[in-house]
Amino acid sequence: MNQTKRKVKEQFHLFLSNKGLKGTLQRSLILDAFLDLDRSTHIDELYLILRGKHPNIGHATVYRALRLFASAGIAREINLGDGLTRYGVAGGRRHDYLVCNDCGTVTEFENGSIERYQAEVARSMGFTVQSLKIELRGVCNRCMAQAGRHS
Amino acid sequence: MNQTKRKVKEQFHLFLSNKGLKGTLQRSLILDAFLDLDRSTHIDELYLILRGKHPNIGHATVYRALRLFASAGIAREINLGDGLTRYGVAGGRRHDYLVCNDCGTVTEFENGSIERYQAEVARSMGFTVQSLKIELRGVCNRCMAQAGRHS
DNA sequence: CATACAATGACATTCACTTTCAAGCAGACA
DNA sequence: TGTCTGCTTGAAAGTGAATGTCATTGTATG
Repeated sequence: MNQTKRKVKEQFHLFLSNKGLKGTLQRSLILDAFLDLDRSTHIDELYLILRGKHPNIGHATVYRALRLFASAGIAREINLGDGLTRYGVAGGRRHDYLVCNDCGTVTEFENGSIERYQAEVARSMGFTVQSLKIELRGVCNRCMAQAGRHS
Repeated sequence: MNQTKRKVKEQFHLFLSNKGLKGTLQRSLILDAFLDLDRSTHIDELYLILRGKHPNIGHATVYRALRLFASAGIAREINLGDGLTRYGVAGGRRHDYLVCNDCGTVTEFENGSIERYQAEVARSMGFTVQSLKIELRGVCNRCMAQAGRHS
């Protein structure tokens, strides 16, 4: 277990005791799987990974755990409008997404200058900005390379 | 019936005959309601308006019609990740949204310079951009004014 | 320990949306 | 105009993601 992971787990335990909630085997397993994956994912992916090792883990528990991680500031909800709620590890405040239309991978990045400019445009329309999301869809370099190989 | 509306309806009839599809009373009613509304909306809003005049119109028919309008290039799907699919009239290629967290209104605008810059950033990450969506959430000036009045 | 009460998991439910299917209707062609 | 093909419709049933229910289990704390 690396340093970052240990720190996150500490943070989570602190959150639990502050709220009078309890640490359980399931939550620990789900948090491990989530952190080990180290990329944004949707719940069924985690669920399948976990079922491989622990067949008795429940669907609803994974949903509940991820929502809990989000409210603890460990995970960030990502909603790309495809009907699935994804979660990413909440380091920093990235809200710019590159979504590959081929493989579905979601890459996150942050670009402060665009956001500042965009927010200013909104203000000029009399709009008070609270949050911002930029979503770029296309083809990632990996899929592009594969497509090249086929032709 | 104004000029723009007539033009859109012509475009739709052309689309239908090209595809071997049929013009029906329902499709005409739904298209009228959609164009008359003149702002992005979700299906239930249209459905309720239509039910007022024509009680026999079906839920599924409205869904089907809007999908049809989208594939005819008349409507544009807007997916803001709140679980509702909205539709806007497809004039131009706007894909920047101001969503009011208070009243839920969706205002669309376009900002070419941001998009060009953003696409360039993506390319530098080896990503080929196909489409772009910018979503700003906050409070619109109307709601802001009302909030001011209360305090 | 013992006890209170949070958490779990199987199941049912919700919510937006889609599909099914029998009946109806549009449009082409004679 | 009549007929006939097959697209459309509407009610109801079905999907699929996510959440609620509830009896049972497990955990932290006294």
